[in-house]
Amino acid sequence: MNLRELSAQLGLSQTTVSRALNGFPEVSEETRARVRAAAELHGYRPSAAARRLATGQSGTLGLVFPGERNMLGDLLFTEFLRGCVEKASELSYDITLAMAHGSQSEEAVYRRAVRNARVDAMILSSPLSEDPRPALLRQLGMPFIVHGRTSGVEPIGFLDIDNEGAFFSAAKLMADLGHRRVALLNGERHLNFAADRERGFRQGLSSRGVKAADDLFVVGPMVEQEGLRAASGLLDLPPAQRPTGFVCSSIGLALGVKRACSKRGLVIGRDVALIAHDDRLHDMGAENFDPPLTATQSSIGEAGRRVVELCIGMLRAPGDPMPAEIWPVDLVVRSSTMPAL
Amino acid sequence: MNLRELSAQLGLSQTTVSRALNGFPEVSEETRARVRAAAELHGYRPSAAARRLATGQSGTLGLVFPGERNMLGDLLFTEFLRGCVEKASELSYDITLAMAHGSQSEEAVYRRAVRNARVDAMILSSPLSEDPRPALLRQLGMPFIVHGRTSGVEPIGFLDIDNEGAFFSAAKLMADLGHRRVALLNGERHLNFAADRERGFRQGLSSRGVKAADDLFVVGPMVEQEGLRAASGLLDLPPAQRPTGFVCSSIGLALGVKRACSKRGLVIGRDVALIAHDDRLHDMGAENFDPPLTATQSSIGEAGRRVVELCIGMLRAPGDPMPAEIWPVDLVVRSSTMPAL
DNA sequence: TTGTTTTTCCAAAGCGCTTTGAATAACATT
DNA sequence: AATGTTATTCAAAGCGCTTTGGAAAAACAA
Repeated sequence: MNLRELSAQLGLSQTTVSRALNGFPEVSEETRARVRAAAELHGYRPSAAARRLATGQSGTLGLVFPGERNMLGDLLFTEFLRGCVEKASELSYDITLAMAHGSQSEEAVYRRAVRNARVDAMILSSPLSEDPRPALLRQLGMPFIVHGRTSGVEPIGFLDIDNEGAFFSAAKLMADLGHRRVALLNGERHLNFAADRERGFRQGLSSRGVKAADDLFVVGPMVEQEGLRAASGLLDLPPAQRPTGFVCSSIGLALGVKRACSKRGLVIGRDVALIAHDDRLHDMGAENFDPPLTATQSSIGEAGRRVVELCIGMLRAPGDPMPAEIWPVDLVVRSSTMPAL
Repeated sequence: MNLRELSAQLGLSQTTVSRALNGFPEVSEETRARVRAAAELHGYRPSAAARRLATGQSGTLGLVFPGERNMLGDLLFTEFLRGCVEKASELSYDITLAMAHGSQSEEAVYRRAVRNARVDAMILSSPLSEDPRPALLRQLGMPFIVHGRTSGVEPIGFLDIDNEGAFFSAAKLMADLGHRRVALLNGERHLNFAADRERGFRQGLSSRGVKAADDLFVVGPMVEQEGLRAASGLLDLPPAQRPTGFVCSSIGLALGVKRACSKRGLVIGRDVALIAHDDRLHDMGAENFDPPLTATQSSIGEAGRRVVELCIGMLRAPGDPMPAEIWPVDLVVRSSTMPAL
């Protein structure tokens, strides 16, 4: 059943039926009700393709698969994606995925997506500190929202968590508990969030007069394996240089730290203090850690949901200033932290 | 630049230009070349929306987020999805995702996708043994391909790996090596692949005259945690009942088994034999295990790529019989298996 | 030369919706 | 009664592509 048939059934014009269904004001409530009932009765659904053609809007948001593949990255992306899809579905939008393949550069992927006009806007995830994509999309005239932040002169719509503030708090807590040698296990520095976290961490320590030792900063893949490796190295330092506290950029890293401690007969929350950032991944919650983990936490799935809202909001009100949301991050104190000594 | 403008430029009709670009035979190679050059020059890209409306095809494949969320499931899904997106992109198709949300049942999701005619076909992943979705999609007239198998009377297009054969081989190898008590750590039985694997495993043992002991079958989430738990229980059995070999449905489970062994001073490949199924997830390869793991292996990403091919093939040749592919699974022997005693 | 087939191209009719510009009906104001 | 307002409804023009049914031109055969 299409619009023409439905209007014929009702003895109304397509215009009126279309307007009735789309909530325009210039149609009487009586006819609107009649139209709605008939549409419901006949199971009428407007054709997405026709609407697209008529409006120029596709009702679709695009997302690009991150180039680097690793376990944590995939997990984070999936959770973020899940949030996006969930919210998009609520708002009757579709999410389509793209990815660079073979010889095709990532740039080509964006170009293709834009040219074919298959999406109304794009969502950029896990941006680098110096990310070329925003400039490219801007130039191509494709609206977008960034999840995370990146350096760019122009106003860019984004949603990010307060990574700097979170790690400031974590470092400060460590310092307040008397820890003087605190290690930071973090992601690679070219990832913008990792840089933010390091900055916050350093400031958190120095705000309490503790100075950060360069050998206590380790960057790498944010997985258990790496946490184990890094922590093992640090715990084998001579006592005077050995850290008494660890701050980790992921629960995975924290797991590694715990194993390194276990091997040496050290107990988290008694001999070693531990704080990790918790992205609220399913079945990797800080509260299920043993012992329950003091953590900075922020749901990446929730962020996905919100990014979609921002994206659609931007499309509906093109004139509005770009959204720029920075979510505060809770520091939840559990049993993995204790005073030094 | 749209078709009308382009044809005007060329002094040709829209018909001819359209046909030239889409490779129809009734246009001379000379004009075709001329048209192609002009299209290239002006950066002409046909509007996806218009084509959709005209052809009734959306150039889009749908995929539904699995309902259950767990780490391994997400990892597998992501890798599968990556394969799908990659191949779809090569073939100029889009992948859009849907998911059940809030009060909306999964059924409603499919109904919505179908009614809105936003996708040409759907891909079903991780089917249950008794899965209602194929019947639903069939009834709604939506073409689909299943990744995995499910019981259904009608012919259903699917791609699956030979789970039964793989675990048959694994069990047989164990038996041939002299193991008489071999445990199977598997996924929940309502998952079709888990049932297939159990069947193959049992037959593999009995083909060598070894009879399976019920207490050596453990089902649950296929993650490290669970592997550790299950293996710990089994290794603490009295010597006569204790398994000397383990077959695991995932590398994650194998990791857990290894940790359970380590705690008891047992060494994989010396005291305990271990075989696992390897889905070729990025950075979870059996060859990187310590020790390198004897494994049945099959790339789930590759399966994603192939499923998309099958799907599109089905759309292009609607009359053809449904594809039904079962991939053989390699059993690669490495150092985690040794003769019993 | 004429008839027939093949090749090459085109005009026009959709696909199903939104939206513009007007027409009509109903009501209120002088 | 004439005029202005407001509330409803409609006819028709796209949106940019594919595809049908010819027609013109070219190639071939009789």
